[in-house]
Amino acid sequence: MMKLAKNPLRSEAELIERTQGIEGLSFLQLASFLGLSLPSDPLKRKGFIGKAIELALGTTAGSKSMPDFCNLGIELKTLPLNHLGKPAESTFITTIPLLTIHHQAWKTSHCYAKLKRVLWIPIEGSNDLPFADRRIGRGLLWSPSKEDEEILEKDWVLLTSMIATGLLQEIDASVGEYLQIRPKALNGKSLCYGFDESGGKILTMPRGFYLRSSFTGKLLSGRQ
DNA sequence: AAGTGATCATAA
DNA sequence: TTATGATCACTT
Repeated sequence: MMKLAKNPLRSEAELIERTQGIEGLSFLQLASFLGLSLPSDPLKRKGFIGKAIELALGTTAGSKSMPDFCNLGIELKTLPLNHLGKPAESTFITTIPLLTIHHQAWKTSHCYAKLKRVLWIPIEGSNDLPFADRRIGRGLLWSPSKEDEEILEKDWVLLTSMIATGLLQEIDASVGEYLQIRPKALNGKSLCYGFDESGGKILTMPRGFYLRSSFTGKLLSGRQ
């Protein structure tokens, strides 16, 4: 039976234990345990289960730019799967401070901090299933392999150097093997500052790093 | 069906 | 506006 997580986690083992406590629950069951009601409007459900699972597992980062379980350095991500058991969506990692990203290095980047250790929670993501009936799968505590890390770093270095040198407008979602950059905004009218080719500031769309679903699919099928 | 661009909700 | 949580919707 699931318990509400109120105390900070002390170990990965404890996190796994809590994760097992929500495995197999439907979205409706999880919401009931938490005393929440499910949003009826599909457009208002985005992120709902992610937040609910955070509540259930007791994350500590809040809205800070840190992994969800701060003291353990673990990031929590839900991973919606389609009817074939493959990721239905890319995975958002972090927003990109376009004017200051060049001050970061891969190993000290926000992106790496969130990718070096991830608790993946697969969830049923097919729109054929009623939202309330979709279930939570078995969590996977994961770190990138050496090969994964090399490719992630290569992507990150390429993408951030394009941002820093004013090639923002050349970046679309097709750039990057595992990582990609896509808009991350309230809507098309949202703007923030970035650099142009001559180092001047331009108004542009806020962006974020995402993991391609081909990559998350690979990591998921690699579990034992 | 997959990939890319656009958008929804909420807190501080 | 920033961050958090993502999925929707259109194009290919």
